Amino acid sequence: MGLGEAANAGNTARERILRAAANLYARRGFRGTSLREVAEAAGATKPLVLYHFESKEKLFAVLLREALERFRREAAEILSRPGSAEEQLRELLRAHVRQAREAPELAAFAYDVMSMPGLLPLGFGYRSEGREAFEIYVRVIEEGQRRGEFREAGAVVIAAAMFGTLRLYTTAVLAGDLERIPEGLGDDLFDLLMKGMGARDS
Amino acid sequence: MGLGEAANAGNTARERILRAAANLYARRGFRGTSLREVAEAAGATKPLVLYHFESKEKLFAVLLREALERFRREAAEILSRPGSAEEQLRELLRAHVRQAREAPELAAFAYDVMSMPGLLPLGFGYRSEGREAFEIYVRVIEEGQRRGEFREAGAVVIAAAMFGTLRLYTTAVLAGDLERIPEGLGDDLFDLLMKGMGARDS
DNA sequence: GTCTATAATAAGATAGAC
DNA sequence: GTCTATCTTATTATAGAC
Repeated sequence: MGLGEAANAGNTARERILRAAANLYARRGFRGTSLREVAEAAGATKPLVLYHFESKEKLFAVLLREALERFRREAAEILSRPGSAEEQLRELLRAHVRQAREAPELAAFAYDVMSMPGLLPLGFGYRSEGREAFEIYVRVIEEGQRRGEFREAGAVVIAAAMFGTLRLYTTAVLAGDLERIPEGLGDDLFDLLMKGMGARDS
Repeated sequence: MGLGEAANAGNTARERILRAAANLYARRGFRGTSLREVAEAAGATKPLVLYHFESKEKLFAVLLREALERFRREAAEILSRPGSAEEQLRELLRAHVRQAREAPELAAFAYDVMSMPGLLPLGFGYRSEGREAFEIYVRVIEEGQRRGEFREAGAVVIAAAMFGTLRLYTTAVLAGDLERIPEGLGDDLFDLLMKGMGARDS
């Protein structure tokens, strides 16, 4: 199950459907995407989509699980390595920016789940999962403050700035709006939030 | 036309429909909201909705115009007053945080238009309008840098952090997730971005 | 302005042949 | 696994009475 079979991924109908669905769900939302559109984009038929995934919601659930796990696996890996909170936070931003660039559909998925549950089908447990993902950032920041690496500013506001910027970035990638966004967004954002935009000290 | 009749607003069927539609569109997206849902939420019937607004898209367009104008009018008013870029930027954030708190449906609307056009109906000119709204922030920042009030950091990244945080905030307000978000988000965010989160100077 | 009734189309999903 | 044909329900929208 899932997207992660790696071997012979990409040419089976099941894989084509998953990729097409991720693209459409990320761009137009779950409610805004029909099975017909998914099937057409995948070069398949509606009944074939339903044969592989049973229902529109279950297809969504498979993608949702994959997207959230991608986000969290990357975070868990970084946080498992020893290092300062500053290093970890910088790596988190780098990694999530890279994910947004490499697989914008899945990244957009994850951010939507975390912040716009109303756009998604009801009846999952994703609401709390989304919050957990946000809390990853909050916790690293709070840990850094405890260690004295960061000054005492609202950790939730800092996390929101990072998270919100990442989310905005995924939508920009999906929309093709990349001209003005710098390559090293992760580092730039981190440096901005560390040093501030103020001239010298006002 | 529009939402802004002020006098006797709020009790006519037209007003009830507009308010119900803004709420639903903001929460579930344009594609994810049916006319039946709008009618029910407004205590009206489908044909009555269509009598007042001709089509689902035109109802959306009325709300869209109102939401974007709210955002821009507030910005234009602040930018018309003389003052440092620092003061103006702080006021912009304050004002848009207040809008998000007072009328989250319309604020969410505006941010969605600016950043997630794929969720909305095709065939408007809103794409460029959304970018213009984002550019308001970019320009104030660049002006501040020219004046030496801000140091030379990527203005787009700074604007994205502000904009992304505001957007995240509107979704939090809509979702009822307000416990952890500080009252003075605008000021907190501005101070964070001015001074940075770093301890002293690392 | 507001309703009931209804049309035309598209949705998610199933049956059953191959 | 994949298809055609079909069912049920929901969608946007219109006609016409009041």
